[in-house]
Amino acid sequence: MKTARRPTIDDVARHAGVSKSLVSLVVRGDRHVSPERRAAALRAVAELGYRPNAMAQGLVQKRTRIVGVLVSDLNNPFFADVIAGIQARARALGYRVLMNTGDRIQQHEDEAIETLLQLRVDGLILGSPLLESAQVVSASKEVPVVVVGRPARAASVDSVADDDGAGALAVVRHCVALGHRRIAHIDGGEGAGAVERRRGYEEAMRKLKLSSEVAVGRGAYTEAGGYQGARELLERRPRPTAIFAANDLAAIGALNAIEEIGLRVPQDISLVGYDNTSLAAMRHLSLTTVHQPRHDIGQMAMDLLIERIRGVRVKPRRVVLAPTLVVRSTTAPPPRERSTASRARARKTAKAK
Amino acid sequence: MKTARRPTIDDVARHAGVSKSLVSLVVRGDRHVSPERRAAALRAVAELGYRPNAMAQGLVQKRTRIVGVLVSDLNNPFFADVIAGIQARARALGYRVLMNTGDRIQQHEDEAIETLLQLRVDGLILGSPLLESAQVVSASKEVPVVVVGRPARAASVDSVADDDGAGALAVVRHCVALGHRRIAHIDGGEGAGAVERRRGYEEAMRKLKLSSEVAVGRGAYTEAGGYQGARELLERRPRPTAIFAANDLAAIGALNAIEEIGLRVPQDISLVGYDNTSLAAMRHLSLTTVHQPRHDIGQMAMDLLIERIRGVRVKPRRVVLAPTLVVRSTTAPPPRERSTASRARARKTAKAK
DNA sequence: CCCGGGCCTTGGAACGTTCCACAAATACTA
DNA sequence: TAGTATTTGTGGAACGTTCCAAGGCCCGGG
Repeated sequence: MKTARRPTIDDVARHAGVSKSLVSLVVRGDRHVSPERRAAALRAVAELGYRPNAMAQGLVQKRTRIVGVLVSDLNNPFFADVIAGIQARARALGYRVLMNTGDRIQQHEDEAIETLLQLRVDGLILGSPLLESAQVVSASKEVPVVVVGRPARAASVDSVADDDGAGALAVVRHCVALGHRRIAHIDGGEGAGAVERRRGYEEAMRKLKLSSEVAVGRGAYTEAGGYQGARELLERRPRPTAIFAANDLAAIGALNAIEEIGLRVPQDISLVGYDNTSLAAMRHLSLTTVHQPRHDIGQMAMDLLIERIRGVRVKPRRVVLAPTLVVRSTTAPPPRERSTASRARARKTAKAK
Repeated sequence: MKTARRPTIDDVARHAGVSKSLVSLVVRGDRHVSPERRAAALRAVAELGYRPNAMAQGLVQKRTRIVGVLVSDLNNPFFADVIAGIQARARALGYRVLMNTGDRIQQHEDEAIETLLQLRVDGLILGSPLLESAQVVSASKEVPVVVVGRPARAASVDSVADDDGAGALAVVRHCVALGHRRIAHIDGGEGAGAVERRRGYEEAMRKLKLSSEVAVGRGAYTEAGGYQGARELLERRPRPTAIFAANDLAAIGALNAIEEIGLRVPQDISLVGYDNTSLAAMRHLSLTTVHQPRHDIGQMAMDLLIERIRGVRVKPRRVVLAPTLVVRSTTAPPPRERSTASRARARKTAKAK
């Protein structure tokens, strides 16, 4: 017994006693087909277990109805919702989604994109790519590209991101309102949108007359990155009383570093994240953070992509969504200042009790 | 100016002044090509920005060197490492990985698999699918399939999973050693491996002579599921003193429910998860859990798949990896028993101080 | 000088679809 | 009734590759 070859449209046609063109029409749901032949074709399809070959279709149609999605880091729950948004919209529009990840390694991201391009996907959505702008532009020569998570720099690329400057400003304002002055930042390193968040932080500090207090620890959009950045900041004297991490993952890493040296959040030090991922919402953590409308971001990205694919728009669009501060339990007024004077005062009041 | 058509191998051949067959050989790295022609071909490739069309290749070669990976839930960090393992192995073997998610919806999983099959991937890895076994089997008629996260039931399907029975037993043993008797379980609902973990729990309880204390709350492999299951269990009187959740995500949900009613972990109630995800390791949470060698699981899945793809094996294999208990800070001895007698005793000792 | 056998190189036949132009059949109009 | 739309159905040419068989060339041996 020779292994049964996969049935082709020709097999179906022969089995149903019609032409392959007719089968093709039926399979694609064309309505100009008589009921009898349609039924015959469908029966043959079912009996043989026919499954159209997407490669052959794509080859002749010169499009695949597939959009490729690159995710920089699967560990970051931020993307789960963005992808859900993409999928929802894609489904409604009759597109399929195929994903890929670069594992936070530039070369891998590059290869991932190459794979997608060789497959001739109709469009590409890049989720917070670490990739150089040049590579993104080169991909956009082949196919429409939308970047998520940071503003695109090139004219051929659209982007959807939140307003990192506004988000950072809201964070700093919140800390200042609580009485903080030494508000430090752990940046996102090479990560998408990291420079925007960092600049937003610096500008906010300047705007609030705290330029002299600016302190940035080098980090990354990961737990390990946040831990590193926090270690760096916690060594400073005087120590910052509030830390604003570039994303939730980094905030968790920072929390580890803070607890490690025996400080408490928020009594000793306040902590703020960014993204409002499911992690931040955990009651046990209850992290003050900045919310991004992740699902909407995904939908919007897909919408922009479709506009480009359909060719109804050629001008670049940078969609910027408004972030909102979500105050939870990791921010509080700073501990009382430990100047010699205040320390003396503190001792006095303690005795008075 | 008409939009430049993507260059094909014919364009390259013409530009380089050689045959398309020659270009094909060069691009694929065949060594029986003279240096001059190779150089000419490569230069033409670079100058035109030629990128082979994977669909055309796949069509004629009858294979794609792509493996499809279905992930049941992108929110679960468990998969990130498994996928990293798959990718690492795939890269070494010259395969590409394309992913898809079903968002924990059976129909979507089905469609995701269909997409992959129509693309004619060379193999399929299903990460904890919610799908019926029948659907999995039907996919395995087309292409080699490896299931990750639960033992496969069909002979045509391989699987890689940890020994859920052993994991559950370790958890129950640990709790009993701490002095617990009322050890409850939040199950994983329809999730992959959920029945195994539940059965493992029940058997362990029986083995340790605690059959009468068996209590199972209905949950799911999600935070929400864990929350629900915990609510159900916490209403019982007497209340369980330890809760074993089907995975870390569910444990976090359970933690929310526990804290909500003002109980402390581990003083009032012990909590154990499963999977040892990055969440569990967070210093702030420090969840006692069961570790699975996720990266190895991914690698092994890829290895099994390749064996099938290459046809060097036709017998099914169920790989079972040993899980290990990771004791952290969410488990402790149960609070002293609040029988009337003991309560009186407690009051006395308190006065004596 | 001819022959056999490596090496390179090549044209054309696949691969499994859809598209297109046209044919056939049927319905409508004058 | 003839002529004209309209609706169905069809064969064959793409699509961009790789594979295969075969051809040309050069070398060494008889």
